[in-house]
Amino acid sequence: MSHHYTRETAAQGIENALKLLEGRWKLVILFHLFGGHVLRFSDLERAIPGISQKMLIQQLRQMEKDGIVRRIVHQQVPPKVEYCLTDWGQALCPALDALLTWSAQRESTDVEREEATRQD
Amino acid sequence: MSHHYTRETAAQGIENALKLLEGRWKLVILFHLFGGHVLRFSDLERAIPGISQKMLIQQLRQMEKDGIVRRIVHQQVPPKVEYCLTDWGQALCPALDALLTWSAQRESTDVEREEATRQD
DNA sequence: CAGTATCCCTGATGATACTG
DNA sequence: CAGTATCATCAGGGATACTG
Repeated sequence: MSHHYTRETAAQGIENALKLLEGRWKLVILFHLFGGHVLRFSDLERAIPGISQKMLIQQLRQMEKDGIVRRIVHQQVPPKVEYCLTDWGQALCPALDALLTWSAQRESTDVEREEATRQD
Repeated sequence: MSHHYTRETAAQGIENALKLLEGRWKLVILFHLFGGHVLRFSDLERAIPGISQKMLIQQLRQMEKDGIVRRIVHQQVPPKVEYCLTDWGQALCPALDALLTWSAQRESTDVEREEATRQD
């Protein structure tokens, strides 16, 4: 990329990106949809213990509005609505992976000598 | 290391990582410290318009506790305290870059077209 | 200079009940 | 089945004043 970010715009760009992921349940939902899964509202409800219908629909709607999740309404009775990721939503994988990698690096740096003594 | 993450542990791992970055001012502070910069409390205060002393110290302390920021106290009067990133804090760069890249990809995917065609 | 100490307020979340 | 509608709670953050 030929983009050049100043300190300010980079910080803002990432803030905006993070804002899309903030929310008590978004990541959990995301991980249930990764890999091309198409799930009904009730599937997600059952798959995510502790979530309320209000929060489930709220987080889904936000991510839909943000272009991360796609909502598919089947015109029938009783209602059938499915959710899956957009291409862009699916494209989150590398970024989340980088975060996980960073998280895992904690052990190999000298940040925390006293805690988390794991096996080699 | 041969990590294999289940859907649940991966979601949780990333949630934990994100939690370390959440906070109204953390990213801004981070970006002022990236590149090995060592800044005094008052430097940061001046560099970040709109931040209060309370929030500045709060966010710094949290990141220090989390092993992202290092606090260096010089024993002298008047006080002199400097802040910089730990190695692990500096290692955030690739992850944040990945997020920025994802953010920029929004245009090249067909998210916008999908937004237009919400109904079935 | 580098912080503490208070008070206040809003937005995100949770609990619960209702509906086309 | 797939949502709405209300009400209650609580932590994050802002404003302001004080201090070793």
